[in-house]
Amino acid sequence: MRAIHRLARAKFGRFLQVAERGVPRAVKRAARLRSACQRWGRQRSCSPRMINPTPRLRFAPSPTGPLHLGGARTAMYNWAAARALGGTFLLRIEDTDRARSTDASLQIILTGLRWLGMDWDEGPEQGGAFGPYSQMQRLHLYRAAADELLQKGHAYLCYCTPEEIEAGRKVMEAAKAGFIGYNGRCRNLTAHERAAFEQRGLKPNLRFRMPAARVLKVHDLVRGEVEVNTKELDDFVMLRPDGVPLYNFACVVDDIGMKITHVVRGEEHFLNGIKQRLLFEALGSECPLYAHIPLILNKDGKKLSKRDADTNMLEYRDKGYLPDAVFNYIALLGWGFSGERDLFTRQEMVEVFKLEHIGKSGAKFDEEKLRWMCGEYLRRFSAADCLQNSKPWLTNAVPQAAFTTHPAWLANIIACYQERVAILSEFAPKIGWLFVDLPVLDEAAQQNLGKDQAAKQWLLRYADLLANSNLPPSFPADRTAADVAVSLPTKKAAAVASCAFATPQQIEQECRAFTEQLGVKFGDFVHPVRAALSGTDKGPGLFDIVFLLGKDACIKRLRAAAS
RNA sequence: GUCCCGGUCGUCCAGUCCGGUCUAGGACCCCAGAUUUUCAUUCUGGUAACACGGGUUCGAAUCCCGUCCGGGAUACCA
Repeated sequence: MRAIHRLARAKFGRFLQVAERGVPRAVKRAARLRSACQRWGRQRSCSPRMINPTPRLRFAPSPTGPLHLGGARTAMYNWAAARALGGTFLLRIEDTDRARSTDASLQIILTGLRWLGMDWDEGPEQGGAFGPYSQMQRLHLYRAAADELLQKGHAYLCYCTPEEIEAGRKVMEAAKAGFIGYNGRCRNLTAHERAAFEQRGLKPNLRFRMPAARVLKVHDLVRGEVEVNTKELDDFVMLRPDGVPLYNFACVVDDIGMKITHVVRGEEHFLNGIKQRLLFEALGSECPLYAHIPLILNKDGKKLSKRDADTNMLEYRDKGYLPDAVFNYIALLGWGFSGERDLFTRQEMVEVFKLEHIGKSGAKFDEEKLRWMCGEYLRRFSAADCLQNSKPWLTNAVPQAAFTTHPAWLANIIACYQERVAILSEFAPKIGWLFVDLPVLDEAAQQNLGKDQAAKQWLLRYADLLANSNLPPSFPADRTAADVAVSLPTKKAAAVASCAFATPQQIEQECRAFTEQLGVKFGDFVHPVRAALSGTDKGPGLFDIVFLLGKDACIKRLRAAAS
């Protein structure tokens, strides 16, 4: 008692000290950061021992549709955990739903995973020591396990028809039973009864014999300790009459066969995890560590479904999102690199990733933040890389030949827009004005052109000035010397490049001198000129525009706009 | 219906396990300012949250209970 008192006083005293000092905010923040760092290496709670010395994780998609956001994230967490633990990451195709599985879906899933930058050590197509990796090629394994369970009494044959099962369920519902499931009619069939069913030509399912009212205390890497009573579970079907297994059974047989140590999957599988634990036990194997991660929600807070737009990963690719950004963004849906940082590489993620740090609550997908993130990554590209990456989206805006004849010029154009777009497909509509004969003036441009009565005169005078200047030639003439010498966009502090042609800085100097001579305010002059040259009021600095457009095009546009 | 899980700015992520350094932090969005020839970038600043109610405690975002709300599961889908 006395000790408790002393402890309380000590703690209270510490509080007073702190309060008196009036700790400044910066100090508090530093302390917070420090403690966050210290906590980093620590696990949220003790995890049970691992069952296998080599971590082996799998992503097990069913090829019944495209790779969607949730699946991609599940794959990613499995991948990251495997890499973080120095283990193996493998792919297993759960294609036992023969009505819906297609090879096309499988290809889309594999393409999506590769696009996001995930690699796997074993899987379909490339094989591995634990194959085959498609469940339909493993039927003999399920058969063998089924026989074992049947023999041990953990499973039984069920001759109920779907109609009978449905009827049984209706009865339970009517009786307002708390739990609704299979009623266990075939649980204890005699050999005689079975023979009678067989004689009627009925083909049996194999069902698991669920232990009655047993309380399981399980540990989930994400959820922690959870208790589940088996009376919430029914005798689920393991094997169809034709020998094709159902999810839970196939999953367990394969997780055993493939020596899986950690299972990361959506929380819709939590109860399946319980069934699977029982199955592991019945088969005399230890079960892997489970991590059931919360779902990704749509804007309405519901489970992301196929009906929600753009759940297909490849649509993001096709829209011009960068894989690094999508990877980075998805990782953040349920997991944080740290409280202070949003941007990280795959490698950085692997260095700190822990399954125990995955959050428990569902996350809504926010396309705006993804867009922002994509812009962050896009701005980090060199102009040449950016050009290379955006090429597929440029084909309608840029003449094909230009890619080989004017790479430096195109790179300069792209560079001018790199900080003005976020996704690759956004370049094309913005750079079109450079490739037309004369630009179409939008509303803002027309306004800027008409604002001052004298503007058209300025344009003509400026055209004359440019005619006598040393501007680079206009596309399609060769202007490599200019574009190689000058890297756009022009930054204020940048040194003036040495170039055989006028650089944007020189063009600006001449222009400022010109407006002074003209007696026009620089700002007033710039807007109509920009409108005449580019057809819009937005875009790169005016002198980058003049430089990119080149001599003839500038003159032509200025005179056209003046008439 | 029954079972499980969750609830911190509009959104995502920290902080919760182990109560005081939280006057609750970072990011997106939004707003304002700075820079500037426009837009954008960049920089500075701002708005904005511990679902609610009890309890425990000197002290609760943090521990306990209840309520409400949300999500998931309850297939011869995975």
